[in-house]
Amino acid sequence: MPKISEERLAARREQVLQAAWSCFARNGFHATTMADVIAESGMSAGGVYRYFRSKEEIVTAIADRAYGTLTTALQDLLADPDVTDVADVVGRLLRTVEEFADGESFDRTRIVLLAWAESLRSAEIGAKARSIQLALRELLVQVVARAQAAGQMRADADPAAVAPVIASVLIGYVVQRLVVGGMDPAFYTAGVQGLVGAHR
Amino acid sequence: MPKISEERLAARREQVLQAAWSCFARNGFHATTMADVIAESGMSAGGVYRYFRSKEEIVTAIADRAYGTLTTALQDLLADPDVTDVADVVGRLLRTVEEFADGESFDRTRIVLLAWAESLRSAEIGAKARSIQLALRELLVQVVARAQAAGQMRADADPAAVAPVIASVLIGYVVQRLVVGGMDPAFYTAGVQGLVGAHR
Amino acid sequence: MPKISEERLAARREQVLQAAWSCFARNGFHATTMADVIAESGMSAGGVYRYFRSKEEIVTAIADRAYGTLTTALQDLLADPDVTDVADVVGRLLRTVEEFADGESFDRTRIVLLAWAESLRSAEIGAKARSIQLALRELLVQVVARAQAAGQMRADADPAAVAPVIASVLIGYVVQRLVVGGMDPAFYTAGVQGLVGAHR
Amino acid sequence: MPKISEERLAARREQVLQAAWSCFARNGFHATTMADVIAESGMSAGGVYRYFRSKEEIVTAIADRAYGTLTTALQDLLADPDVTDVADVVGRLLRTVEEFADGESFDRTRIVLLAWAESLRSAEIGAKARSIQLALRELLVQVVARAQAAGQMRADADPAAVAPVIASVLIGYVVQRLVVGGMDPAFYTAGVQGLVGAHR
DNA sequence: GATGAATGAGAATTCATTCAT
DNA sequence: TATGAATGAATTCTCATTCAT
Repeated sequence: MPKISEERLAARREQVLQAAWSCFARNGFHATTMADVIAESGMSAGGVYRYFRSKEEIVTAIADRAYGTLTTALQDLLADPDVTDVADVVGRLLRTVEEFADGESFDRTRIVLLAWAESLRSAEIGAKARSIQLALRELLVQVVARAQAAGQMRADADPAAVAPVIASVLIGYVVQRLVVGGMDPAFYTAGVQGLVGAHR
Repeated sequence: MPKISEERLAARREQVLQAAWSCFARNGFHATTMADVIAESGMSAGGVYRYFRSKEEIVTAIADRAYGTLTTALQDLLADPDVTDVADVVGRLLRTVEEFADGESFDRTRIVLLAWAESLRSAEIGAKARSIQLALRELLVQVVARAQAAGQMRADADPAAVAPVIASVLIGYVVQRLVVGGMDPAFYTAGVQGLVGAHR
Repeated sequence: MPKISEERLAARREQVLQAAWSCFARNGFHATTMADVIAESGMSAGGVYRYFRSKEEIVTAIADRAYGTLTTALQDLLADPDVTDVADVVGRLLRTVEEFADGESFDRTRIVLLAWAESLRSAEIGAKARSIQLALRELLVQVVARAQAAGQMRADADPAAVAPVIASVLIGYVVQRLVVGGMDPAFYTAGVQGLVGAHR
Repeated sequence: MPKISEERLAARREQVLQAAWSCFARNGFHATTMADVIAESGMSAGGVYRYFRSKEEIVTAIADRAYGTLTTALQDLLADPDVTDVADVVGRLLRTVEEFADGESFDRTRIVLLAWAESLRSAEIGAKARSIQLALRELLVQVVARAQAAGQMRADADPAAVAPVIASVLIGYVVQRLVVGGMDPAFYTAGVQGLVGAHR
């Protein structure tokens, strides 16, 4: 019985989160009302509140998930030890971002940007965002080290300094993609290639 | 008499915007109530609404200003024709960002991140954000061309492709600065230097 | 279950309308605040707004009802084919008006006058008022035709022209009753009799 | 100096009333704001409040004027001792009403209807409306008596009973004209003729 | 006398959350 | 457990009126 209950719990939470995810991507966290989420979820108000204590909790869960899903995808990618070229890494990361954006009927990267902004207000969301970013940096440090080992990047560069810059290349892509629009992964990757240059 | 009136108008609008700016940086656009702005401004409700038609108008004005102030600073910097080294350019831009963040009692870059998120909801804010970003890209295209002319960057790189990447280096710095914290401009600049590498 | 829900809906709307009806009769549409209606209804603000989208919707519903109730009563009366004497018709109509005025704790004819005035501002209320008046005229045309057939009215009179005049006799009664006061249906009917005169 | 001051006073009051009159005819008493009246008058807020203590006072003055102007016109008409035919009287009265409606850029009869509705709320407006109506009745009593003397109306009719009915014929015309529209004075007068019948 | 900026109580409406059924 | 009607504090905005200049 506790097992079934637990599955049920997870399924119901999922149902709410799917609805919230979709609403938030459309209207942002604040312009989305609980009534929107409730209607989209197909559940009752009481039902939703059985699984989440408050709207804040849902927002936090969604923000977590947004970071989490993207980060997991990036981690899978970066875990491949053959990846040594920085521009190639960025190119692959961007494709992952694009898949992430197109994977649902709504653009999930919108949630990521909303969550960054929400970090400024919510300590909990901020903490999560911070730890995810730090984990991403860790991975990028390894990529840089590998690139250096493969002779594709200056040996005198500090991987710990380079990693946040590569993170920025990704973050900036997400922001410009949403704010400016018209970002082409291949063209952007070419820009990265051009900037990074051929070492030696 | 129209002169006085115009000055008064500007002064009052400024009074409201200062208050709003401060409230928004603290709590974000949505968690800030008009009552907060009114109290902070030292004016009455009616007074505030004499100078701004709605909260939305205040939000838009603040977002404009956030973009505008930062962009003006960046433009001044990039207008210097002696600047040819990309890492140097980024270093200078970061210092400008830091000054921008410290220039008031609150961190103005917070408003920039809020405004990016708000772009997803407000067509007006989105349009402004877009045009500012495009203007920034234009300037960076020129910087890249200059760097190429000075032999400091690969001649075969397309400046139009490189510019958004450099923009990302800035955007990502702002985001990581706010979300992760602990960003050191010098260390970050070193990372840029390491990534860009020595051409040839 | 839909049955209960529908009844509940109707009952709640009724509760709000009763309250509004009473407030409006006392203070008019504009001087009545939603807080007044809410307090009178015994419901909460949110409750009232669950059943009516806006104050305007309540005003419109009340205006409709005012017209509707009176018109239904008049139609019932005029549907009696034995009625052929015009003064008699007017006398009966006035008694209906008086009953309508006394049927509740407040005078429902006040709402009718308010609604006429409101017709000048609200297209929706105006349309309803117009259609009700036209329906009343239709009925009066038939009454006039019957009176002519019974030889109690000049055969050369155009019923379509006479009907609005009879409508005026009613409308004017309502207005004078509210504005001047002291209207006695029997005395007024005698006046109608005197004016109409004996044909031949 | 007191004379000039007095003239100035009257002129300024007139300026405000003209503006208010026009605004009220357009939007009704309640939907018209003092800002509207102030703007339309070309005066300043302080200026308007120098000549009128409150909005209520302006509304009352306008209501008075609406009644007064129409009543004066009617009185002039009814003072003519040659007028003895009731349908003729009504026909002339309607022409006066139409002139009254067309005499300005806005329809002054709208104000009359608004004022009747307002009578329900304002004791002052109500008192004025009542006294005007009573004065009108007085005149109509005389008309009826004259008609009887001329053998054009049944001698056994009580003029005091007939007068309010004739008043209604006018009131109803005004209401139907505004609420239903499409009223033709000649056609309506024909209806009166038909109803009144040929006394012999 | 005149101005018009300022006031602030009050208006309509919303919405996260609860709880009786 | 589930429902969804009910709550009521909070929100944005208005507007008649005043008063310092």
